[in-house]
Amino acid sequence: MKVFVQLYREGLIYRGTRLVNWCPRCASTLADTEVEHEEAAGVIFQVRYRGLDGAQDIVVATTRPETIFADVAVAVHPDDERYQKMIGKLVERPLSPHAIPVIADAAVERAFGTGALKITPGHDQADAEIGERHGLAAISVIGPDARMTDAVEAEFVGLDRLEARKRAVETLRARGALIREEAYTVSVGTCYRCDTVVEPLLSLQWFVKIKPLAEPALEASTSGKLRFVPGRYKRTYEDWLEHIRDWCISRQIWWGHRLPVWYCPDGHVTVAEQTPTTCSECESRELQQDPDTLDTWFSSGLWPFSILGWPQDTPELRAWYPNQVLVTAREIIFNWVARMVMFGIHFAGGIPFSAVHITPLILDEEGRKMSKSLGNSLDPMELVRDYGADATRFAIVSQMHGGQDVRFSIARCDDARKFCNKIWQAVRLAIDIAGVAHLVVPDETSWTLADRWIMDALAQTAARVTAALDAFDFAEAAQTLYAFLWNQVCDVYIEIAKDRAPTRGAVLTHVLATAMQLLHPIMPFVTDELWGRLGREGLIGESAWPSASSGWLDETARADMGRLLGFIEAVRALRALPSLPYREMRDVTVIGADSTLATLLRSEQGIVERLARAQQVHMPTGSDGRPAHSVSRRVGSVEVLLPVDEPFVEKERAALGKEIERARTEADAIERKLATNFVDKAPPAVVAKERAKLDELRQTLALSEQRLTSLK
RNA sequence: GGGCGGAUAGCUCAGCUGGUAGAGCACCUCCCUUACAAGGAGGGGGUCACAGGUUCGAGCCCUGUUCCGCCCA
Repeated sequence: MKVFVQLYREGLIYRGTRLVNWCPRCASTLADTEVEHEEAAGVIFQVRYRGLDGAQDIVVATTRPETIFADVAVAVHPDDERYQKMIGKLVERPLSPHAIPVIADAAVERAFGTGALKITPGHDQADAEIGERHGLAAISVIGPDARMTDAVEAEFVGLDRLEARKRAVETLRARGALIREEAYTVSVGTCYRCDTVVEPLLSLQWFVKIKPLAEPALEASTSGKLRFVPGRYKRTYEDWLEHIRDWCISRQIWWGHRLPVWYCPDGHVTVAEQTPTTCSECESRELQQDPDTLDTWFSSGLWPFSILGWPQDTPELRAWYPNQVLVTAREIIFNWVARMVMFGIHFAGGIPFSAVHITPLILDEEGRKMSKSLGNSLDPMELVRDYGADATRFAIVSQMHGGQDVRFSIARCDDARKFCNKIWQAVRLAIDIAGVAHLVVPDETSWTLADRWIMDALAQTAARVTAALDAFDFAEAAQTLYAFLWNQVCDVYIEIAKDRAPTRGAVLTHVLATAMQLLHPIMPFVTDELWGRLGREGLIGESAWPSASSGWLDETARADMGRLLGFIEAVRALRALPSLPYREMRDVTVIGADSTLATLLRSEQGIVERLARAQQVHMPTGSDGRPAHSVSRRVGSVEVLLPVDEPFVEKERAALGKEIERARTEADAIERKLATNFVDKAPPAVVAKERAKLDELRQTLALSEQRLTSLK
């Protein structure tokens, strides 16, 4: 009420007769944003308007012949050669016959229909604008009930608009004015509430003079004070504010705030916060309040500060206004976001938030928008029942990349549920390994390579997840955590930690507890439960966000562990050839190991045994140490061999042949490339890289070929 | 009609300022291994919608075309 009164006193709210969107069923006005446009099959009619005083006839195209009664002119494009001579002449309106002028206006689309447009300011927004430019009066022939008023020929009075259209066509045909009719797809505006076709109606309503409010709201965005995520919505917002029209705020519906406006019998207007007893102009005591209510978006626009106690200067208002991020849907940018910004600047002294995050749409499995009419909406409660709230959240969040729409998938919910189980089991084992809960990470000096490696990975993960969340890339955050927990913590570190070395329990619980903190925004429930089970006090949501401290970054550990894992992968692949059972330990041979790898393989024997299932690693110095029958794999310049029974050597030959072929194709491609002017034009670093690649390929080829012949 | 987004493995999607394509699921082979078979190991699979252009080099940049979707009039 205070806002209404203030805006009225500032001259930003006024009452006027304008063309508004009218829903005949609701018997109420609608804001431009409340009208939904849809395509519908219609007919376009070509109608002849007879020339008067010797002027030519003119043919116009229209989809709404029942509005011909309200035509006040025919408009053509000023540069249209076909109609040059007609401009300024008079033609006869074929229904409720009357002389109307032919005018020239640049808004007329020359290529549309016949290039001549009938101007009906009383029933069409675009026409109203043209009419205003030419000083033409508006005539209204369709009433609030969507029936023809008595301003038309007698036989039409009282007819419904659709009935009137049929009769108008018949009449035009009888009068020889109907030239042609053809099928046409029309765009009709419908009421967002009841789907009734909206009728533009001339009526006396209350409006907000929007320009003075829109300009600062526009500036907030162009200056960068208000940021949109994804950034493309910045233009959507700005375009709308640039072309905004005055906002009709009175509604003829019974719910909502009534306008704080009273009228006296003489028609004077009193606007006041408190119910007045006398007219502000004539002191009359016979006041009647305006029966209309305010558009709900009017109050919604006040939400960011009205909920904090505004207009009082409350502690809440000081603490929480302005806020940081508004999360909302894209179709609400105009209805709500823009209005919150406008009112925020005008009344609360600044923009209500600095970033607007536009959420993606959740589409159904076929990629269709969920809608009531299609009946393809999902019931979140059902999903939560079947998969759990955390899994449902994770399934959706892990697809939220850069504001791209998300296609919902049951399969993903299932995966997410498995992920929940995975971390649950991991924590179970961690507690078992740790024995009693360890809250403190042990002294770094006692850490083994594996400990340093997982702490390094944790530090990297924390940094990546934090950065992803800051950038609103929720899928990146989710997938980073998924990969870290599954591939690094579970597949590698936990396997190693089964050795129950002294540091393991504390390191593992710390790693998991920190991962739970990082995961908490996406999966609030499991993480909180596991946080407690890991011996952490209080609510996880109240714990401090893990700082992406680089203190635990350890590039040496990363590199060393990387080499070990490369070796392990090679051994596992070799074991897969003869399908060795997991249990069975084997000896392997490594040829060409540099001192770093050699040292690692010796010092980290536990890891090698556990993950590669390799008991002994032979590292012969000469080439004599090759086992007779074996399969091999190359990791960089290192060759890993596993002795096998004769039959598997055949598989090895096939694999080698394939590898040689692949290496040859690639080497050839690089050679061809190096023969072109690539070497002159490309940056030297890129050329050097290609040369190095070629060298390595040649080396591989030589060794592989040598090996293949040795197997024959 | 205007604006915007999308088209990459069987499916759902990543791919930063150009340097020969990745993940999850699905699929194939093997493994009951004392956290988890809701699991583990290994593997196959792509003319990056189409047509031009720029460039030594294009999934990425430019132009056009086709299809799908959203917003606005």
